Amino acid sequence: MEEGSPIAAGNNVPYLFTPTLSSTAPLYPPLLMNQSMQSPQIASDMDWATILSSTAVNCEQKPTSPCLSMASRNAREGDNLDKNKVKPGKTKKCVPPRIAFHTRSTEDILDDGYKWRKYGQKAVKNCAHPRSYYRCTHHTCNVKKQIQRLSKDTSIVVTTYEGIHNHPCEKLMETLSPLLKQLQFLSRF
DNA sequence: CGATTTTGACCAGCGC
DNA sequence: GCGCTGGTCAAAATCG
Repeated sequence: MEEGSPIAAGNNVPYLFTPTLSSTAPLYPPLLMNQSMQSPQIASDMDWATILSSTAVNCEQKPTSPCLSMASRNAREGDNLDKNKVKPGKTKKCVPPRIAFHTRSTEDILDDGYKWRKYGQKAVKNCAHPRSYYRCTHHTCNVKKQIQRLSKDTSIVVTTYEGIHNHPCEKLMETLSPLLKQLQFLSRF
């Protein structure tokens, strides 16, 4: 992997830059950038729809998918396959859709409204900062994210999301529900 | 005491 | 085939 590139992001993975933020600032509004762009551009609603819909389409949860061929994954899916019985090599490597956010922040963990549980941390080659692996704590949700600081600019945190949440964001709902109630009340007049 | 984090071990993919 | 690397597991430690 090229040093300084979004972590584990494939060539077609859009990655989103956020302007300088305080440690507690949300990730929005993001700037969208891909390999074909010279500079980041503000992500429009259309961009978001495209990104999220393509993610949703490619992220269909199929327990029997080749993506989940690893023994450990089979075990997690409730499949009691013996680890030694899994035949390696023949399954095509699956690159799940990912979105990477570049955020300038002093904090590694940015509050995106969802609840995450850390399941691993790894030292990455050519990078002074380790990469942390998180999983959404919602029992039916299989979304993962990786957090790592850029080696070139340690003030930038790269957050890579894999998959899409199949449940509402708790914090977002908390914020929106009074507004929705107010709208419902006003719409009566 | 349950939830979460830490951390060493294990495994698969990839390049040589 | 072998070694390197990234991703995940799972037991132990820590936290609230």
